[in-house]
Amino acid sequence: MGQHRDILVTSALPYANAPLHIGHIVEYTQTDVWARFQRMRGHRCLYVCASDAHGTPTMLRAEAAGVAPDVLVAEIAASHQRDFARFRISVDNYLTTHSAENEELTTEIYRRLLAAGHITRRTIQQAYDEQQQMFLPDRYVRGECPVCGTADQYGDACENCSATYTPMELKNPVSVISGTTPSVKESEHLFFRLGDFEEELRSWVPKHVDEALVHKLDEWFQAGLRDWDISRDSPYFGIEIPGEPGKFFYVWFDAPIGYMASFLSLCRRSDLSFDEFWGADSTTELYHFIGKDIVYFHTLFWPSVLSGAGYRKPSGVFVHGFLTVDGRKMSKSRGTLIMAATYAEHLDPDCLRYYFAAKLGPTADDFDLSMDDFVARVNSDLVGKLVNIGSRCAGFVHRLNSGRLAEKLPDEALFAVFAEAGDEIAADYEARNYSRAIRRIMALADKANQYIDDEKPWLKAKNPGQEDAVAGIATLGLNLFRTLMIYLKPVIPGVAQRTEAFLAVDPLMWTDSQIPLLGHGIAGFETLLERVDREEIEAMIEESQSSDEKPE
RNA sequence: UGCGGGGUAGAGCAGUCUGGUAGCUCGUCGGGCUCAUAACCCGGAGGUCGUAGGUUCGAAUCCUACCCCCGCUACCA
Repeated sequence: MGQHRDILVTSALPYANAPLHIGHIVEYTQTDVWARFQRMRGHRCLYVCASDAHGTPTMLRAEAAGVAPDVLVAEIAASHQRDFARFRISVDNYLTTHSAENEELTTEIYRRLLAAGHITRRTIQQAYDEQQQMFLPDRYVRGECPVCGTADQYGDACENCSATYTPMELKNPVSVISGTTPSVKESEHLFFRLGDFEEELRSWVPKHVDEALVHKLDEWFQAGLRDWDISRDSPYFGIEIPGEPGKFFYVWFDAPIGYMASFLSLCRRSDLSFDEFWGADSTTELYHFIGKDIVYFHTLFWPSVLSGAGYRKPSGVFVHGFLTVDGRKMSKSRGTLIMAATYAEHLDPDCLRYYFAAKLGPTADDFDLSMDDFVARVNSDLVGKLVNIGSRCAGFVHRLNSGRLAEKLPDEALFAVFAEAGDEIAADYEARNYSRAIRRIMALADKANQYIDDEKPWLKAKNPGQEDAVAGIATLGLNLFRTLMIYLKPVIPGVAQRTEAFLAVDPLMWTDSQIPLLGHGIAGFETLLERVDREEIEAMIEESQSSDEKPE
């Protein structure tokens, strides 16, 4: 199984202006499966996350709601945490970027970058809303495309002709906030000199990012790495820049530092060492799970900031694709924008975890949640095949062997086939090829059901004197079931936990798959997982359509 | 516009790197079983592998062109 590893993983920080939807759950499932797998293998795998608090959107949303931004953030972060718990996302710590730890680290990192000469300043022109007395981010200015004339386009790019430009170039520009025509105002901004790290990045990227994305990042290298604007003018909800009154760090500067901050907060209430994981010479592993929309931040800016400030760089950045629902982008009007909490009220989170895992591969491909497929897949695989093995064997053990597993397996070779599959399945999990792992596991589940069918214990049970044979068959069946559950435990921890109670065993670890459970008393079989009810899906979709929650 | 990903039975997918007349699950049709949450087992039907060319004894797999879908493009987090 290899030597002991110390690993820290993160999921991208959900933005604190809205509750989580099931698209978020894709990423947390991917991260959590991997983290749980590593722990089952005996490694130390810590998992931290946080809510991303800062920026113009939260500021404006709080204003609209008539509350202070930090109050809004605290509320939404609490809802994020509830959803994490519901979906059994096993984070070791959950923070927000509006925290003392994050301010401390962000400030420290800035100071180090400044001292090392990686910060420069320059005056830029920016759209300004006179009525609101604030500078406007590109996305808060709309107008006609200067190239093709399409109306109502964002200030940075045209959806129609894909031209890119600045908000000042738009024809008839309007501030989204006040509806007035913005003026142009100058302001001095601070920039992070990304170009200082070009050489370092060129060698780091190919070794730490999926191959398909390396091509993508090549574009940026070829275009030349530009300085990155990391400051914003007041009013801005964020961390004030030391020595720069009225200026705040751009949200994307302090957001990834939230990973470190969350870990720091964990260190402060445990005996973990911050430097062991983040020091420049750290030998631990650090992986970020992210969506493909934020690749640049995590593969160019973030490693550069870490390096420039004297910290270690990530061991890997794992990128996943986006979720569509019934073949379409998630959208509120179609009822395909399903909030995590809404799902959890109607259906078992393990079912969605299983479905996502069954479709997740190591690449950043998009994938679809088809409701019909979801029902068929979960009911067939999990209930019809997997749980059924336990269900159909348990009775024999209780009726014919007083609830005790036999002392010996009637077919050790079959158990060995299941045990030996563990290495391949582990390799699949390690490589984040969950869909392949699950294909292998389900093929084994079919084999287990075939075995029971071939042996026909229900017929043998009718013949006096065959009690031991029947108990042996059921014992093997239950051991195969147990092995499968070990392999699936990272994906469906809730079902696994109920299985542990049924088998009356300690929490299952990966190596348990190699040794059969014999001569052991088990508990009565109780339903481990309910079938997915179509009516619940309908109810969930209906509720999603009438929900007031907005995704952005 | 550029870049990336995808187009394989009714549905969801694997196979493409390392060419050898197509595979898994669901659904469907027929049979079996009754231990099991209408679960399970056996068998059948169903595909010109996006289109058109090319290389090859042979292509889903390699090459070229094209069509369609999705995503990203630095201030939407």
